[in-house]
Amino acid sequence: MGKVTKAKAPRDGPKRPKSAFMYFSSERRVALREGKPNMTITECSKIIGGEWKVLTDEQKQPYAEMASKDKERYNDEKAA
DNA sequence: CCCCCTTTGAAGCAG
DNA sequence: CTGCTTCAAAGGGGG
Repeated sequence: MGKVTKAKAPRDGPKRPKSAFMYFSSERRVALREGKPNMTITECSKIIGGEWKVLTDEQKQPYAEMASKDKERYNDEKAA
């Protein structure tokens, strides 16, 4: 289950838009590091995922807006 | 210096 | 539209 043979596309060009979770992850990741400096990213992702589940739409709202802004940013990069 | 591990969301291709 | 696949962040750990 889960992991399948990823063929993996070549990493190049304008990076795809980050989702709301990516912004949330960055903030929580830093916050978790403050409390647990020995916490690895893989563990942080599990913790963050659990915290994301308890967020209300209102709390996700600012992250959703940032994701929308990145979508516009990406749309411009692609068009350029 | 690149890949893996991990999370969710979304891009984007395939049908 | 539906469904599957790949990348985005990111940092230790592995190679």
